[in-house]
Amino acid sequence: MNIDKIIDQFGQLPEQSKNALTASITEVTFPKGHILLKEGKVEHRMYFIKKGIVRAYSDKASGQVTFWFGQEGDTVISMRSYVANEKGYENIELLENCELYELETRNLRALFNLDIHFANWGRKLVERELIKTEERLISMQFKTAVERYNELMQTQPGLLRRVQLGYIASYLGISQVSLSRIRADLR
Amino acid sequence: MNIDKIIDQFGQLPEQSKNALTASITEVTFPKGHILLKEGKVEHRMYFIKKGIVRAYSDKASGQVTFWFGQEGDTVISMRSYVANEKGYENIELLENCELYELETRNLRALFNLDIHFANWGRKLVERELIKTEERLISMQFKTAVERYNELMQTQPGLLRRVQLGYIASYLGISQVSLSRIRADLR
DNA sequence: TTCATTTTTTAACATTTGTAAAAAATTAAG
DNA sequence: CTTAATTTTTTACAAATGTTAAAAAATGAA
Repeated sequence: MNIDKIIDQFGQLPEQSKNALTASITEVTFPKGHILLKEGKVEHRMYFIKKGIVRAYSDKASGQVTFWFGQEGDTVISMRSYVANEKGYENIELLENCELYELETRNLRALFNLDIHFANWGRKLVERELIKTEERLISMQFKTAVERYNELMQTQPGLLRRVQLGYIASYLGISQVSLSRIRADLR
Repeated sequence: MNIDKIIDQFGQLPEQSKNALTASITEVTFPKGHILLKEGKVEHRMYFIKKGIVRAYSDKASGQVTFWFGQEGDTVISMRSYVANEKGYENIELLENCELYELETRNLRALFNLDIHFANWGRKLVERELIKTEERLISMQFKTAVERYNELMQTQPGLLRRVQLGYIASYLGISQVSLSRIRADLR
């Protein structure tokens, strides 16, 4: 997904504003397995995914907990680092070789204070993230594991093909054994 | 909590901007039990809580699921209505007689497009909400019910005193019986 | 293709959590 | 104060989920 399309997701920006933004974005690539952002660090970079798929996970005593997947067009950012300037929860691991658009968050902040179009664009970006996070929370609290799995199959069939089931199980909040049982029952 | 303090939570606004905002805010009161926002409706009003406590819940086949509590200083808004113009998930019920600051979201939108200070203020408001929602999600996915209950006791002891345990149990994602068991074990 | 590695499924058993109903405690109203 | 209504806890049993280990299946590299 190219950078113009990604930017336009959060509302049209005037030509000039858009140029100011793209000027501070660089394209980077990293191999599968690379860790883009690290848990416990205050991160100062954010990314948009041009191509590839990534996961966010935290290391717990009980093992790794996967809590987010990002795909083409998605925004990769430690909101806790960016908003509160505090250590982030997430390791972001690339599950495929990825092409990314990289941006320093301080450049973003600077633009917010200079340009009202930008401030509103940034507002919409965060609003979209909030809606998605809210949907996740609602899904976790209202639905059974079976319902969450079915929902995922319908809304994100590509995810099931691209990501191994251990990560999916963790994302759904159940053990891999439980997920296997659910899949067996659906046959 | 007065309106100035509430507004200041999301960054200082110039005198003039602040006046424009307060001009479109009215103070209202409603009795305990009143439903402020309704599930399945696109809502056009938002509120800040001056005094009192409220809960957000959804009606499910299995009963009501409580997924949020709001207290003094908190923002009450259907993000889905406001951001996506779609039907909201939540009923907002007042758990005490409440004093609220009411605002039409279209007035907010108008200010965002006129005033960069406002656009950034609104951005910060949403950022704060996002951080809180993210924390909730992380808590639901990473922690056991016992840990979530202890966390709630430490960070929100007032909530335990003001809200009945059935709602707390639902909020924690467990049955009331389970919560009783947890409380019994801690004695 | 073959072998080694990784991933997924299955099995057996333990633990947790839910459901329904009753008892106890608390709160509200007259 | 007394009674009724609501809320919380307890009990007994059923259902769901986790853990560990092993087997089966799938994937990938030589």
